[in-house]
Amino acid sequence: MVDDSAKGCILGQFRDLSKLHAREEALLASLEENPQQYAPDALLSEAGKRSDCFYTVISGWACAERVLADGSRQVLDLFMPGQILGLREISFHRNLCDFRAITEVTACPFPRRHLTDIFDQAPRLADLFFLILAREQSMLVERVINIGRRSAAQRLAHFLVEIAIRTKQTAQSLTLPLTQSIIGDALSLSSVHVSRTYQNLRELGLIDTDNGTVHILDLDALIEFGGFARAYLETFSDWARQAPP
Amino acid sequence: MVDDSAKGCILGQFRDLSKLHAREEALLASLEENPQQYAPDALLSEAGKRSDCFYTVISGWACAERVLADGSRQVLDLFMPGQILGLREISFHRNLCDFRAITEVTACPFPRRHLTDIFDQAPRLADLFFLILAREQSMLVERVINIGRRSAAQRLAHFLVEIAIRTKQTAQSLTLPLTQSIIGDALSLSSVHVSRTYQNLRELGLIDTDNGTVHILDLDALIEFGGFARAYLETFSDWARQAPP
DNA sequence: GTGCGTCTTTAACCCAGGTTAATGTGCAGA
DNA sequence: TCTGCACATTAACCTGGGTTAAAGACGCAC
Repeated sequence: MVDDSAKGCILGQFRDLSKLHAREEALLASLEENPQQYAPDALLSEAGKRSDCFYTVISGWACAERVLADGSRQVLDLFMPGQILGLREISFHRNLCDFRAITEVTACPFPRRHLTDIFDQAPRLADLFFLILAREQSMLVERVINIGRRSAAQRLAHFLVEIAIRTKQTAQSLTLPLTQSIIGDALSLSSVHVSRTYQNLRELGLIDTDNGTVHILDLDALIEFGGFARAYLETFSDWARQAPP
Repeated sequence: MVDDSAKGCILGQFRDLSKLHAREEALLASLEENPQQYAPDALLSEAGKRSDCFYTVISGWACAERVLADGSRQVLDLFMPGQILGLREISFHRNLCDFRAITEVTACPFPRRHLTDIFDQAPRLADLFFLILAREQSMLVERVINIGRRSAAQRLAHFLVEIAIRTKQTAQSLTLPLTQSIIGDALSLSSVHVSRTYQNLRELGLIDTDNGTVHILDLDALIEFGGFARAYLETFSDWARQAPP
């Protein structure tokens, strides 16, 4: 399904935020020294467990999820290569949700303490971690709005736009290694209704699908239809302290 | 409605996280030098506006909200005295949502740059800001789950527990300055259905209401019923660097 | 007091999306 | 090639919560 050659390291997103010193780059690279393999569906870390690690995703897709008492599941985030997984859990001793591999995943666990060291040795990276956490929070806000206020068709449209942008596959064809059941759990829809809704978007001429690949026929129309906040795309902050020359 | 004498400064939540030096306390206090008054319903800051400020809430309640193209509204967060409002917007040039006073509010705007100064002068406070942002993110996660996966009655129960805990009114009676319409916008329910749902919780013997005050008859049952994550209450992290002696 | 505006409650009706179940489709393994 | 399994699609039926509207209830201003 997904292009398994798609790999990433976290340097990418940090470089997007600010120019980095060699020393800063080395510190970040040190977070990715311990790659582990996870099979599809395997848990990286479990709700309730005393977890002391973050993970950087090298390849494959993972998600954060919560399974409720009645067995229903909410997918909370998707993680793709180059992202850091589990940052928000830092404010608790125990994990509040599961982290699960969706595809075959390579990820590097690193202990929380390691982050403290980085804050110590490169205070400017603390700014960038802060920005990353803030941006994740904004993504969650969009998710609340999507689930809370939009119709199934709008939700799916919004979701596809988000994925397209995050994977930078802004071209027409989107390869996503997600079953309709996972998409449903992410959008708070039943998998049956995801299928109906795909049908719906096809009829509207917004997308076309063939077997795991979604062709976005008109990105602008999809953005418009899904109510995707364009501001979200345009305006990243330059708040962090600048690197001294 | 709400006890107007309820005031707070942000020191409280920082002290909960870690012991502070006098110097650190002074830095934090410097964020609250410029109190402003906002009438109920007034905007502190508007979506799309180029905003360069955070706010600390001294008294009254405020919220973050997003109004969609069709006029529907999603309330994203509630802010109470002692909280910092607008932190997550730091990763964007422009605000992605409105910040609005619910009651009469006193709040202190301070410029983003001021936060950089603090990170510079007291790196350990950066840890604490990071923890606060992470905890806010966890609150949003609970919100996604609440809206996405729970029935109206469970949502309202969960909401009431959250408010009770956040305002530390864990005693039976909860005074909340929120109309059912605001509660509806926060829980993605219509105001009519909030009314029906209150009725429902009353019939279940979980709460009683009189005119703006909610009496929690059985907090444990309400926690259970609403699926409130107890882990959320119990386990705050000690991740931040410790103050040197 | 009276009148008015805002909030809440109740009732009647409706529909988006859930549920269940049957059918199709495609791929992996023998 | 055939078989089994996981996923997607389609259809029939049901329900939780939305919508609209009318009727209380409670201030507050005069």
